[in-house]
Amino acid sequence: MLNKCPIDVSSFDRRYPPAFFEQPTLELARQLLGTVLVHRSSEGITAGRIVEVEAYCGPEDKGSHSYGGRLSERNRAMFGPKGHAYIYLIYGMYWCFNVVSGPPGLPQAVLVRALDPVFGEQLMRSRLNAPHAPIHSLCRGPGKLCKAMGITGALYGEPLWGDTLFLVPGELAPDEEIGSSHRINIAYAQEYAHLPWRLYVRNHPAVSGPSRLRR
DNA sequence: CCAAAGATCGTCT
DNA sequence: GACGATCTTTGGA
Repeated sequence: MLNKCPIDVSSFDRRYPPAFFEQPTLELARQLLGTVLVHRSSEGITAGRIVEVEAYCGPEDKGSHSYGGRLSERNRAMFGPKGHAYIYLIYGMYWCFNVVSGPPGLPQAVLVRALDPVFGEQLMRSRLNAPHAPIHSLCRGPGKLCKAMGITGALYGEPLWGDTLFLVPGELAPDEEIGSSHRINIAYAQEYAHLPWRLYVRNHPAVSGPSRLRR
């Protein structure tokens, strides 16, 4: 994959500063499309370009873990500084990674749902135990991307401009269009369940979900 | 391609 | 004690 890598490893020392996260959550979600998430772990470096996200706009958002403004041990990172990692375990098995966002004092976040792998393909395959899967399937879905990237609760609350887990600036290509849909698996969120707060790169092979939700 | 079902455990009631 | 911001496997169209 090295010869197909769209960005050079030497660019991995660039990253968004804290000021980048000072924007409304839906705009931040939009801006995160095309940026590259990098994890430097003891096992090696993995990186992927963000192609699918969901905005969670608490405390009003009935789909958010911060709905109602209730602080808990799990969601406390959402109440903290923007640009840090909010990571949680879902269904007892899979970690999910979010970027903390929101106006001052409001617990909001952007869930990263899919990456286009750009570095560390073999390490991703090893972590997933998927030696022959299509490359675009390696980080397709919020749980899978965390497994492939080696992201766990050990990184809970980490700032995203450090040396371990960070974001490298990146843009969408001129021919890449943004699509939107309702968010996945939050039918319980009532009037918030249908809002178009899931954003993705249209027709990108690494985006998760059924085909009608990728066009 | 799509739908159904099972796995599995921290969190909150 | 119930339920997930999920994924894999299985089986059918």
